[in-house]
Formats: sequence, C-alpha cells, structure tokens
Amino acid sequence: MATDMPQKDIETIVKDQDLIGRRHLQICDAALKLFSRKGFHRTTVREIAEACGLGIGTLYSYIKTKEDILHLVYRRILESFEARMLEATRGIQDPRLQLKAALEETLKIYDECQDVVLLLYQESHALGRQGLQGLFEVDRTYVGFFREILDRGIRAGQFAVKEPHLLAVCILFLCAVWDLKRWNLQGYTLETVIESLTTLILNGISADPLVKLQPQ
Amino acid sequence: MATDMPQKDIETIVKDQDLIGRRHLQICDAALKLFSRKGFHRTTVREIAEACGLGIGTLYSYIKTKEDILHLVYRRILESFEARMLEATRGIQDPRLQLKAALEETLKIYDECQDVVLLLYQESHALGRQGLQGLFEVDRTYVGFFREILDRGIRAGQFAVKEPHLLAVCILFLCAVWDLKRWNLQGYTLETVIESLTTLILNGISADPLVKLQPQ
Amino acid sequence: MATDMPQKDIETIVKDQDLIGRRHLQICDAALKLFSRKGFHRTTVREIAEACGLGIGTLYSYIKTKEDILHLVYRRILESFEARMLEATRGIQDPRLQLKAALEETLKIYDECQDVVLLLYQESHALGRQGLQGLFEVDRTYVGFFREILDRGIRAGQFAVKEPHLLAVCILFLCAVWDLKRWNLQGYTLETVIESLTTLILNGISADPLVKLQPQ
Amino acid sequence: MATDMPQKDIETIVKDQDLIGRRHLQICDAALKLFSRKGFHRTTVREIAEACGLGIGTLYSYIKTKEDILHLVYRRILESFEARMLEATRGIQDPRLQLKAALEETLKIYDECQDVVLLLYQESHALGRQGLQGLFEVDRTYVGFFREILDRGIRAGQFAVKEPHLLAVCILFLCAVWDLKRWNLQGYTLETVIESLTTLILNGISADPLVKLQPQ
DNA sequence: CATGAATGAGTCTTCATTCAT
DNA sequence: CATGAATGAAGACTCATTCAT
Repeated sequence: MATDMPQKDIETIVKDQDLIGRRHLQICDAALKLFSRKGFHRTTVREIAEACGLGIGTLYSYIKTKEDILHLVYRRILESFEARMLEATRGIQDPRLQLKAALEETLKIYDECQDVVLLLYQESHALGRQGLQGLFEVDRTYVGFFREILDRGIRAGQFAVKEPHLLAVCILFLCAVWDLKRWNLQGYTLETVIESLTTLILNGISADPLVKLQPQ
Repeated sequence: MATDMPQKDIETIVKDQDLIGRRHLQICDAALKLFSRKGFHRTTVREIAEACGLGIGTLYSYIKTKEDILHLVYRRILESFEARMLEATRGIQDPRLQLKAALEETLKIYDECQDVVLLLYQESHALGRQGLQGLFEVDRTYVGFFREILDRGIRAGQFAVKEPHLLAVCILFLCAVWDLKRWNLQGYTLETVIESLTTLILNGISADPLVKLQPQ
Repeated sequence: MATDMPQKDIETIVKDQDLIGRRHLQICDAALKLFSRKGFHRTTVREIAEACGLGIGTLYSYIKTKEDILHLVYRRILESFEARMLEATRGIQDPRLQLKAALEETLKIYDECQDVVLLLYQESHALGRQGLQGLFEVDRTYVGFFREILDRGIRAGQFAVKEPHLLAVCILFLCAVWDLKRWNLQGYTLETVIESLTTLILNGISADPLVKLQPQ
Repeated sequence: MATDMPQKDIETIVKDQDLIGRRHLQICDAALKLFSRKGFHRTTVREIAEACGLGIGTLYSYIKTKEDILHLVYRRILESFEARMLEATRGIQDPRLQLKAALEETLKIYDECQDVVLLLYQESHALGRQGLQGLFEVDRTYVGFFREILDRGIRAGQFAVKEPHLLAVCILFLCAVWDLKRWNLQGYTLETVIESLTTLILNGISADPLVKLQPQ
C-alpha cells in the first residue's frame, strides 16, 4: 500500500546502499530523540553526530542537508505508524468494528508517540516544498486507509457520509487532539478519549439512528 | 469572559503606555505578515523592524526579546478570534443552532486566517513555559465557550455527551483541520467543510436519533 | 594646595553654574555607587540617569560623554581624600609622627573606600589622554604632600632618603595594597596593616638606626 | 611549586590537545598585543581572530567566551613571570641577597612587561568569580615565594618581621609601582628604582640596625 | 569511507547619544 | 531647562557545511 512513497531520495556521497540504510537508521534514532526533546531548530547537527556516534563529516556523507535528517525521521515515523495500523485492523470485516479498531490503534500510537506527533505537526514547515510533498503523499495513503473503511461502510449501508475523503481526513486529524491539546486534557485517560472519540465519530456517521443508543 | 488574560506584560524601556499600545499594534501587523510567510525562525528581528518602519533600537524599546514579538502576535490573534466568535453567536437561544453558528464562524475565521492558525500551531513551541501558559489560558476560555453551549444542550436534553469539556476541546480542534490539512482538502469548498463538520458533530452528539436524518 | 586642578571643564549645555554644581554632585553620588558595584563598562548611562532621578536628556545637559561622569567621580573622590588627609595631619610638627599620621589616615580612607580605590585603579584607563592628565595632576599634589613630609624629615636629619619624590610615590602606592590585594590579606585587620606598613616605612627611611628598635 | 594551578580548563570544540595548545599560544600572542594597546573592552573578538590569522568560527572552536581569552593571557603571563623569578633566585643562600635578587628580577620583569602588568591590574575585574579565583591562586604561589625568603631570613635572625605573609604581599605589590605609577616616575631609571626599593625594604625589615648604613 | 578542523555569513541584542517637543 | 523616544553602529557568539588528510 505504501511501499512506494516518492523517495525524494537523499543524495549521498557514500554509494553502498546497504551501509546507507544502516547509517540512516542510526541517524534517525539519535535525531528523533533530540528533535523530540529540543525541537528541530534547537538541535544542532553536531549534537546529532555525537548522539549517533559518527563524526560530523561522516554524517554528512549520508545526507546533504540538515533538513534531510528531518525527512529521514518523518519517513521512518510514518512507516512505522502505518505498519502498526495495518497490523491492528487486518482481517476485521465489519466496517464499524474496523473503524473502531483503527481509531483505537491510532490513538494508542499517538499516546505512545506524543513527542513524535508534536514534531510532525510543529516542524514540518521546516521542510522545503519538495519535502512537504513527500509527507503529504504518505499522509494520503494513511488517510486512504480510513477512507476505504468508510467506503466499505457506505456500500454496506452502515455509514451515511457524503464526503468520505473529507471525513477520513477529519477523523485522522481528530486523533491528534490527544497530543496537540494534551495540556487542555490533563484529567482524562486514554481510555476515556478513545471511547468519546469513537462514540462521536460512529454516531456522527452512522446511517442507522437506532444503533446509536447502544454505545452511548 | 476573557478580558483578563495573564498579561505577562512585556517589560519595555519606553514608559508611555499609550504609545506602547500603538507601537505594539504596528509591530504585530508587520510581524504577523512575516511570520506567516517565513515562519518565526526564518524571520529576523531586523526584517520586522524594517517592515514596521522602526529602527532596531526603537523596536527593542518596546520588547525585550524576539520571543516577545511572538507573544504579542499570539495575544492579538486570539483576542480577535474570541471577539468575532462572541459576536457571531450572541443571542442565539437554541443550543443546536448556536453550536452550528459557532462552528460556522470558527471555520470562517480559520479560513480567512489560515496563515495565522498555522502559525499558532507550528511556532507555539518557540515560546517559553510561561508564554505557553498564557496561550493555554486563552485557549481554555475559547474552549469554555463551546463547552457552555454543550452544557446548555445537555440540560435541554438535546445533546447526549458524557464528557462535555473533552468534546468541546475536540470540536474546536477539529475546525483547525481546514488549515492544518488543507493540502489534503484541495478540492473542497469552505461550505462543504462547514456542512460536513456540522453534520458530523451534531449527529455525533445528538440525543435524539430521529433528528439526525434531516440534515444529512 | 590643590584648589586649582586643571579642570578640563566639562562642556555643558546648561549655563547656570550653580545648577551645574548641584547636578554634578547628584550625578556623582549615583554614579559612584553604580561604578563601585558594577564597574564603569557594565554601568549604563540610563542606569545612572535613573539612579539620580534625572531624565537621560537632562543628564546629558550636564555632561558631554559618559567618560565625563567618570571624571566627575574621580575628581570628587580625590578632592575628598585630600581634604581628609590635610585635616588629619595638620599641625603635626615632628616629621616622623606626621608621616605616621598620614599613613594611618590614608589607610583608613582606603579601608572605608575600598570600592572607590579599586575604581580608581581599574577604570582609569577608560579616560582619554586628557582625562588621565587631570588625574595625574591630582595624584601629584597628593604625592607632593607626602614628599613635603619626607623633605622636612630629611632636613631635620631624621630620614635618610636619596630620592624623596620616588619614595613618596612608593609610600602612597603601598597604601593601596590593602584594597588591591585584599583577597590575599583576608586574615588581617586594618590595625595590623597600619602597624606593619608604618614600621616598614619608618624603618626603611629612618636615618638613625637606634630609633628603629622601639617600634618593632 | 606552582605546576598545578587550577586549570578551569576551557571547554573547546576541538579535541586534539596538541593543536589546542598551539592555537592557544597563537591566540595569546595576538590578544596580548591588542589588550595591551587597547584594553580588553575595546578589543573585539573579530580583531583578535584577524590578528592571529584564524576565522572567528575557528577561534571560537578553541574558547567558549571572550573572557576565556583573557584567562589564557593571564595564565600565560603569570607562568612566565614565575619561571623567570625561580630561575633568577635559584641557589642563592643568603636571604638578604636572595631577596635583593628577587626584587631586582621582579622589577626587571615588570619593566619589560609594563603593558602586561597594567593589563593584570586593570582588567582582572573582567573575569568572573571563578576566573579571579584562579588568578588569586597563582598570585598566592608567587607571594609564597617571597614569603619563604622572609621566613628563612627571620629564622637566620637577619630579618625582623612580625607578619611575614603580609610583608611578602606588600613587597611584591610595591614592585608594581614602577608600572602603575610610571607617569609619576618619568625622570627615574629602572636602576634608581631598584636601588631605592631594595634599600627601603631591606632597611625596613632588617633586624640589625648597623647593617643598614652600608647600602645607603 | 571516516574524520574533524576551518569557515564566515548571519543572529540577536545593547547602549551612548541626539533632538523634537 | 527638562524629557524620553528614536537611532543604528557595533558586539559577542552560533552553526550548517566543506574539504584536506
């Protein structure tokens, strides 16, 4: 589904593709921690180099600019998110249940990766046009996944949704509330949020008014 | 309702409160444009000074640090948002209609002030702890407004919501989708979004299942 | 004796000599405190203005440059030092006793005005050539005072000194040890220092070897 | 005796200790000249960088702050002073002669390094607390050297001194008169000063009054 | 392929001084 | 005479990036 994201493949001096892969992982791990803690701008390339045990020069053999590191990090994050999502919803037939599962897993991921989601929303503008395009693409596949669930539900007569794509975007976005507005949600537990959001959305799109009473 | 946000009043060298007020407006206007276009980090203080027709020294008579400018901008934005919201929903009695109006107005504002909303979400981490507290406070009053509508609807038996505060946060947050995910919503018009979101939310929280069929 | 120091009279915009005098005192008092605490460079003109209750503009009506303030301060300090010295040694006939009194008084002054003496030694290079000349002049009169005592003692056969001016300079300078090397003299009291220095100097210049045994 | 001054070792970005050593020498040489001529405050970091043929960035790879440069300079100066002193007085048995030699050498050093001594006295307050501590420490070892001579003389019955440490401080301090009051000692030669100071001090501390007549 | 020293453009911020009111 | 807002030159320091070894 998302194996072919537009790689905007980072130009490297080193040519050994295998080594590049390993180094990129190394760099991602170090950079992710630093970016989460201090943000993109306040993290220096030198710090990243130190944190991943490479010389600065070596680091620069595997990237062209600092921005590339952000790319690497984003790509990695989104890949892992997507993998988890697919895993969690695979094989569920009922659209309503599958949507529920997708919501729950997304919120769980967002709960675990709070810093990362913040990073995603706050520093993405540090990417150039081209870089953003890549992100958008990935996001689209992620959204596409929700959209498929909606489509199946609509075809099955379970969901009444005029604009499935729009709704998919909204639903995915809404999950981020747990991270982006966390300071305003201090008293709540993840469970409460999962339940409330699930209720809101399922009721919001349900075609059958009578179903609604149960979850509430 | 929110006239007394915690001012964290910027220390200035100039004493004339009136002049300070005017200059701050001047600075806000210039900074807002630049921040929207280039982001906080990529905008230099010198650029801001030039853009508002002040010498750097003069600019620094009205602020202590660059961060203060971001404060000024944020405070200004949120004040104006709140004012518009209050204006648009004042006097509407029916909670359902009032919520509809609030949603519509918020989305309209967010449509007009796309850059500003992005700024709000992306650069807020450039503020220090104290500065963030101020923002949160304002946000809480804004959220509180939605919450009051929900509460009235619940009391009137129109809404079925377990966690009104949580829902209020979600609803307000959801409006930002139009700005934060705009690149994934290219084909849609504001009207479509207003309608879809309104439907989703009203259905999502409606206590009476039979009402739901009409708007859809 | 030193009423006619070369005034390098500060150019002022204000012409009322009387007012100038009062303002200069005002400025001196404020500046002295600030300079002592923070040093000349780290004290801003604005701080001085605030400390003496004048507007910056007003302050600048009574001086031409920041350096002028240092002048004012130095001149004031030296005048007061000299006055105290004269007072303390007036009328003493015996050169040995007079030298003792002069030493004692100088050390007492230096003890009371530790910060000021440091200021004198550390910031004088902030003065331009012309300003330094003024200081030197004052210092010379101060030194001259010691020299006169030495001369009288030499004529009286009490002191054996080849280079009285040089010695006078040294003696006066030596007194500053209490301020400039204070951190290396932590355990000592003023009294001990007075006694030790007096002994050293009187023995060092005494013409009559037999006298020496008594004070030690 | 003073091989282990508290290094407060400057944090550097560059790791190669050997290179650091060489660069620090380079920086010292350039900075010393500039500081002597223009003082610490009036010398810019950029000037220092140019004077030692490094880019500013490079310079800052070897120091953390401008103050560090002053440190470097001071440390270097004091080390060289001490080395010369030790060399000049080594192996002299008679305390009186050794003190004479120490005085003479110190004054010669101070004569050659007039600018440096001024720097030492005038700019030391630009150092922070910690930096000053380092200086004091070095000064103490220097003073300790004089003190040892005095102690030996006292034990040998040649000197009559109640407070040897205090006297040592005074003696060392007195040598600085040649630099700090030079403008008031224009007509004198180094030889005259050496002779006068030596006479003053040796007579001042001599235990045997009869010896005194000879040097005078 | 690895390293890390070198670079300098660019950043925020300060402060003595002036001048219109 | 008094005031204080305006000014901009200048300063210390950072950091992404390169390149010789």
